Amino acid sequence: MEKQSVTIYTVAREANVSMATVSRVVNGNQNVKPETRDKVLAVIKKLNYRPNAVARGLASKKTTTIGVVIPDITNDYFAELALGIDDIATMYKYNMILTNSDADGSSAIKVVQNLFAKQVDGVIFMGHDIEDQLQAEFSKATVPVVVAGSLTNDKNIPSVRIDYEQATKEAVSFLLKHGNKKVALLIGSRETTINKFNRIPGYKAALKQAHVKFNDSLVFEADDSYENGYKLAKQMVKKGITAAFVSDDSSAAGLLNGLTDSNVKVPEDFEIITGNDTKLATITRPTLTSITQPLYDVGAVAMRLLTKLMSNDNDDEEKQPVILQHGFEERQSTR
Amino acid sequence: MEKQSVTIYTVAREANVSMATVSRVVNGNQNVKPETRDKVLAVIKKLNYRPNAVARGLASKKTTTIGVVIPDITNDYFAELALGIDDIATMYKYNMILTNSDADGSSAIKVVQNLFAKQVDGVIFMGHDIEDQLQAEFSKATVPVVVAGSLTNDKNIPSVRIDYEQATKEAVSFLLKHGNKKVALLIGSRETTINKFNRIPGYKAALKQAHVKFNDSLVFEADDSYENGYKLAKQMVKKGITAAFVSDDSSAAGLLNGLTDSNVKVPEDFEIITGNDTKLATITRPTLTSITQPLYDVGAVAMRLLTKLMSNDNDDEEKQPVILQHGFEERQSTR
DNA sequence: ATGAAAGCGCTAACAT
DNA sequence: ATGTTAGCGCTTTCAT
Repeated sequence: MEKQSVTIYTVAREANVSMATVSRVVNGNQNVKPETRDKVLAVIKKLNYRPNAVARGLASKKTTTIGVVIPDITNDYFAELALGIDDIATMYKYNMILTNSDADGSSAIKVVQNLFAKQVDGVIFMGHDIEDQLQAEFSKATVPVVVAGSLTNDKNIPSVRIDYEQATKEAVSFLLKHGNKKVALLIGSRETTINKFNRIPGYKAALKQAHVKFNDSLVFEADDSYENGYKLAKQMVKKGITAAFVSDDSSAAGLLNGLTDSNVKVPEDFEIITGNDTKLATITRPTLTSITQPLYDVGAVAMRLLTKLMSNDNDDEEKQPVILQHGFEERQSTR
Repeated sequence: MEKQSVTIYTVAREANVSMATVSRVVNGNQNVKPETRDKVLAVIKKLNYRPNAVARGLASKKTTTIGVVIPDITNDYFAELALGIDDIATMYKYNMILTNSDADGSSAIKVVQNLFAKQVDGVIFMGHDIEDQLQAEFSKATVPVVVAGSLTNDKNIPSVRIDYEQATKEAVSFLLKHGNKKVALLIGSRETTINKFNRIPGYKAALKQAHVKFNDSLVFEADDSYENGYKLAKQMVKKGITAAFVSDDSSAAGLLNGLTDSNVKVPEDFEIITGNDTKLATITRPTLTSITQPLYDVGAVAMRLLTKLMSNDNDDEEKQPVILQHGFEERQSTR
């Protein structure tokens, strides 16, 4: 019950100084005589005093806590971004409140509002589905928000990511050059910004360059998951498709295994390129040819950007999207 | 700068009531005349008032935030536990501060102390390496701590898990029955409670039952990771080992691929059983025979237990470990 | 270099 | 049913 009974006041009395001095010592303020500092430090140690971060947050209006929204913590793509975020956050002494936006009955908006209510100093949002209402919430937020590993069409919401359009184009062009006539595109919802304005245009650009007509039925929408990829294998084969660019690695792994289990040989009869380059891409057999991207860095850079925004308050320069370089690695799922 | 300028006081004034009444409305206290409630609610909506959780936390000494320690967010085992934790936490209106204990320079103890400083209402600890000093920290904590997916040898620290000793024994016995003379055990550090007091004894029990002499050089220690498993493949083959029980799925997947890449056929020439039954076990080819366990439930039950402990204060009944049922699923990595 | 005192925004007795 | 008031534990002017 007597949670945290030793307060700054206890220390002050015990050390014969005012709370202000104790506060200064705790916060590393230089205006304290060395002897006083040592005396206070000794008492702090003796009493095992630990500052109450909640009280500190209320008084200073800074919680040294950020909010991180993640659609699915068990998806390697987001987990690897989160690792980068957390490492840098730790480095800057921030904690992160992590919330699954896919969780039971909690819309992303509620989740974000709750984060703001907890007075987080900033938010990193992961996920592709950023509806207008959510963007509005971000815009009127009093703390900075950074989107990691995706993007919105609101120019005022900074993001850290790769060039998804160009990456998609490269992958699809590669598949086309191998003589595949029917190249599928497997993505999440077509209505998300990343798919509507980046991946689908990239896909179309590749087709155009190869003088292949766009066929809408070759675009597959499915939530990112192994199971969904697996299920689509038969459908694709039935349609005469011989290659696919899959944005999510779990889906790509599912597709691969679905094909293999249907006795379709990869890469001989079907080529796959995946988009995220998580560990999964090298665990499957055959391994997955992939667009490569520095996932950890995307998270880490997003967090770095957030720290800047949290201190600068209003530097519009910082709102530019940060585009990291992507690459391409041929593995066993392409010829 | 004017972060959260509308406070409970603003609402009170605007609605011509006292802050206490507003507080009652916000907290769903029944002692408010319906008309008053409506009036206040209207003002809240109009002003878009959102209670400041930090102030609330300071005044009430409850933050509705729990701390969750995870060794590696990109390891499916922990990620799936975390998913269960988060779902139940959300259900009970708790947020979770997630901290990677493997992160740069942050020992588990510091991480936990920081969590307490943030006044979390409880902690769920994941990870196998729980040294004495950390256990001491848990014991003197003023808020409850639950270990999920592992255990300590301190009877006063509740845990939610499966019977690792029995599970290991079953797996190893299975391998022995298939005529394997040299069965390896691949685990993390032998000094962790889970390995020292559960898995190794389970391994030994199986050997004893089959009248096979324990050979210490068949026990391999390596941090859970795909790479470590992969590297060990050659060593194991060189030693004439023909089967292994691997506690972690990433390591098992690595071992499997390492063997395959060395032209050792699984399961014909080498059998593998893995211990965690994450999604990885069905993604590899061949798929991995596995001890099955309800990972999501382990997390979910741990969180449920924590909520009980957080409200009951001191019910010693609740400190009993919760042992969930495990199973065994034969897949393609055993004959 | 140090202290006094006023909050931060809320909850929780205690009155009425 | 509603209001008054005293904190919660700290930071931060403002004095000295």
